[in-house]
Amino acid sequence: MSILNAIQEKMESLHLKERALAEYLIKHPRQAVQMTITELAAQSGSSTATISRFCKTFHSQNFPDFKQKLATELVQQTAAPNRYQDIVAGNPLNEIVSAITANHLRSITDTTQVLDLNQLRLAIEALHRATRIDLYGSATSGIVAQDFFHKLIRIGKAAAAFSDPHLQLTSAASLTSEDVAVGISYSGETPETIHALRCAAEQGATTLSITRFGANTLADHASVRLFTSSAEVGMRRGDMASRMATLHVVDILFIGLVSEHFEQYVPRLELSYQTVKSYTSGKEERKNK
Amino acid sequence: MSILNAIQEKMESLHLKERALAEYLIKHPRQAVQMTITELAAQSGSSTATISRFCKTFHSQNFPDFKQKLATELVQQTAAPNRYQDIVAGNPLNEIVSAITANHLRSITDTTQVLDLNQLRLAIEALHRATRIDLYGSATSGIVAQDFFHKLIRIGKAAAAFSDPHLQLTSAASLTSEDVAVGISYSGETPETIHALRCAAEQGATTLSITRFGANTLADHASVRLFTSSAEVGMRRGDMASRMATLHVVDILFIGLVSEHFEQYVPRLELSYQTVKSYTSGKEERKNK
DNA sequence: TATATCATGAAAATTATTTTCTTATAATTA
DNA sequence: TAATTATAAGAAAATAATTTTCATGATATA
Repeated sequence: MSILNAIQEKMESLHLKERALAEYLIKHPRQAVQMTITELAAQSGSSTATISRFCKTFHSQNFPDFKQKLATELVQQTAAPNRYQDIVAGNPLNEIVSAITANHLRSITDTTQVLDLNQLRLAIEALHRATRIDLYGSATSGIVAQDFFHKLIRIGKAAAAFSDPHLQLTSAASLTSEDVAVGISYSGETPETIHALRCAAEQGATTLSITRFGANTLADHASVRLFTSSAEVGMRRGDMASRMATLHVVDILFIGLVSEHFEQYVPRLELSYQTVKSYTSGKEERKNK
Repeated sequence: MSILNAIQEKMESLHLKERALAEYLIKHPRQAVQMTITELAAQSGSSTATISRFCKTFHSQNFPDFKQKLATELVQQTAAPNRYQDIVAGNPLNEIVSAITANHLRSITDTTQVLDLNQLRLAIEALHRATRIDLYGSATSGIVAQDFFHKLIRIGKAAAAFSDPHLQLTSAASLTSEDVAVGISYSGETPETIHALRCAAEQGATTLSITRFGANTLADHASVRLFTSSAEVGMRRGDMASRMATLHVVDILFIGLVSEHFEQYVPRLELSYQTVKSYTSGKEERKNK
């Protein structure tokens, strides 16, 4: 457990000056790690002796050691905080920025942890062998489907992304056992996507689901299942973190596919890149402002 | 730049004992940050005086300060590796996964660092006041524009996203000084997006660019400029990290907007969420598999 | 009320760090 | 080559930081 948490927990049992010190540490940890013991004594209203003793009760050799442990903790915290944060009113902008950053980082690392390499391998192999690839998703998941679609056509795959429920079904109905259908839905409960994937399965297509971790209907209907982290609680006001997580999975799928069949796909990727570049090369003159 | 890198670079110009110290630091940084200056002097074969002087040439106040900076750096390094990794052939799947994860984490943290809060504030205010919001972007940036569009309509903004060059211009031509045009392009050199944004500017609309960091044409034409980290080198085979970075900026813009005008936007957000839920509630029976 | 316990800070002791001063070595010039 | 200068680098002094000891006073307990 972290030092700051440990301090917070012990707060009740602390004596007068120790508590003053503890409160200062919790309020201004970043300043504290920059101070000498004398400065901290003055700022927190305690004494150097108290501080020195205090440090030893928190598993530190001495004050400098304590400072270093605390500093390390603070860095790690900014790098990967341990809770998703909800949007609240009128926070200062810099706090909003770090909250969103934290959420995104978290959702990516969590998703990586939840990833099943065997399912991933199956998914990659299925995509590689597929004659046609259908991608189904609504709203935000539709965006992800679009993104995947953009990627797949760059390597010459016959892919298509559908957000329209009727088109989804229309396309699904025409799939064969040679084909793959990918259903994307964070909740795993989007009816249209479920219908489409089920229809694809009935035609014999290989079905792949990308949903949040945990039991859900879409995953139930898929033969290969990929999951994202599911910790986005109370974050529905934008479902950004879930989209990041889903894109993360899509990226891994795509790069896995390209990497496993490097000779085949990379030249196409390069070609698509060069072609777009050459056709849109009417490069603007940059004016000096 | 990091301390260890700086030391590595200066290595050539260092004197005998300084070099011995530098080499020790590079070889055993983790041990070094745990030592006192006397211990380090003994271990590295230099003296306390040399170390003290050495620290000051590397932008540290004193030895403890140096130690703390170095320690922080080491933690950050393990938390977020410092280079973007390219896709290569036939890597084991788990390595691909961690490489992509590292790239995404990196691009998000880097983008956060590069973010200018003042420009952000201006952007948010402009979006808030806008009667109409136009979003322009091609290919991957078009996806991001779509995503932003989805977000904005949830809070009742008259927004529209355009990937089609003709439509972009058509819409841009009808903007007024009450409106905002957002040009999204990682390179900042997509001709169609530049044209559209310039056209919008000519109509008196407020123009906002979201591009990679550094001089680029699109940013030149914008009155408010937001940047993403630009370190994606040799990563064109998918431009995933850049898309993550751009989405990150869009998310921050959106949440910033909602948060600054909480009472106005949050009810709409809730309403859109509830409405979608109620209309698509024909929830499937989950079959037990 | 008397006694014991213990938090606390002042000050002493210890330890850590910086600075000064000196020396020896290397570089430069005559 | 010798003389001169510059400077790297450590010893030791000076300073700063930290810990420990010890005295005090407050609080709890008998």
